[in-house]
Amino acid sequence: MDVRTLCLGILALGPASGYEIKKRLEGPFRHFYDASFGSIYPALSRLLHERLVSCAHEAQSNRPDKKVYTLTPAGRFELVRELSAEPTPDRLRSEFLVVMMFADLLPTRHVASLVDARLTWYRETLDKLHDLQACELNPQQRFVVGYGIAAYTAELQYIEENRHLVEGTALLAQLAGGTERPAPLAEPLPANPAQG
Amino acid sequence: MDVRTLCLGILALGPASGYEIKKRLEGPFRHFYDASFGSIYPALSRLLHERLVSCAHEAQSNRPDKKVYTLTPAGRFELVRELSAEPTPDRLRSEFLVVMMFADLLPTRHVASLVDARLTWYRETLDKLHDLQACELNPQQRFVVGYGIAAYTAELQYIEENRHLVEGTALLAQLAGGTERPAPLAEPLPANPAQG
DNA sequence: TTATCCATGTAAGAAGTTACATGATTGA
DNA sequence: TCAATCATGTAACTTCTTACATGGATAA
Repeated sequence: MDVRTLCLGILALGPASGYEIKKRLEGPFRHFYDASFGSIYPALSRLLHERLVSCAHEAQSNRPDKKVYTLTPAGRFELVRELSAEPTPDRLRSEFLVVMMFADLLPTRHVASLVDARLTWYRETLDKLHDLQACELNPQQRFVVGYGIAAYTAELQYIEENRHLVEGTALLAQLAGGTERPAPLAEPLPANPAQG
Repeated sequence: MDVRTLCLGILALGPASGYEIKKRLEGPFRHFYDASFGSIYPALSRLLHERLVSCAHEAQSNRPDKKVYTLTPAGRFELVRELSAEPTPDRLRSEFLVVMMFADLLPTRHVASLVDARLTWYRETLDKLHDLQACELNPQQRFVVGYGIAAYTAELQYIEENRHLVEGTALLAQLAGGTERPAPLAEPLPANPAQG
């Protein structure tokens, strides 16, 4: 499965231009697939050449023609064929988690600010997903949006409850006598000196 | 961040050969990063050339020499430098979720078998992560393993509770008068005929 | 006056995968 | 006898991103 298939899928929900496809990918899809213009436009050209989509030109003043693509019957057939293949395993690439893995090499306050930024990102993304959920969605769309909400909510809560593991307070708490109070975040702990 | 940085990180945990680096990526890293031999070996060559790692040859009978790489002080410095950069946003690519998004185009029994396979995968992966948790891990490793467990547990539960949204039983339940009994999975519903 | 939205497209390059090449050992 | 494990490496290929090219309208 590639961007080409993804375009077929988006077009199965209704005609759209390349620009609009990109925008729609930022809706319910955003948390599990993305694509840039540089991959969408060539994919649409190819689909047109394969006659899997048709194209209507809408003239616009002072702008390039808007090209509205529509799925053809052959395109719908091809989409079903692609969707019938065994899905490959999910692939997640998270630089955040890599950095957390080696958080002991970084100043605690830097790690804390990365964690804060991550939590903010989760809250903003969850807001957007909740907004989406309020729209009229078909059951499949509700499924994938709900999936995103479930996953992000769990991740947010986990990080809130376990950030001490990467912020060096676990060791400090042990040394101090093992209280379970969360350490105040603003406390200017000395950074781990780079030991290399 | 790329495979090169990832190799530096793995080597920060102790010397290893290219083969062993690949194996270690299948441990606590597996749920948020992966790399093939075809990217690891060239990365190590480059790191050696840059003097960020050193290499000891262990002769082996009837096998290519095992090349054990060790992080140099310059390598550790470079790792810290890379980790200090702003992490790019997570990138998830899930063909499973794309297929679920268009589940109405596929036979219900096919969707059900994909969902079952997914649930099995979650249970197996969670077992492995729980095994990892039982090992001696540093706090950062406990953080990322726990993160994986939290995320996958939530996703597993969500799918168990909401699979009806993609298995076509929502509509059937409405037509039948809104019972909440799960419909029998084996029921041979006709696929949506391609309406093109 | 600066940035963002709209709107399409190309070209160069990065980054990684897959397949291939080699080959003994071990377990099913 | 067949597959997997151990062990390294190259080359061709795929796929996608980034930067560029164009340019008016609109909002801060």
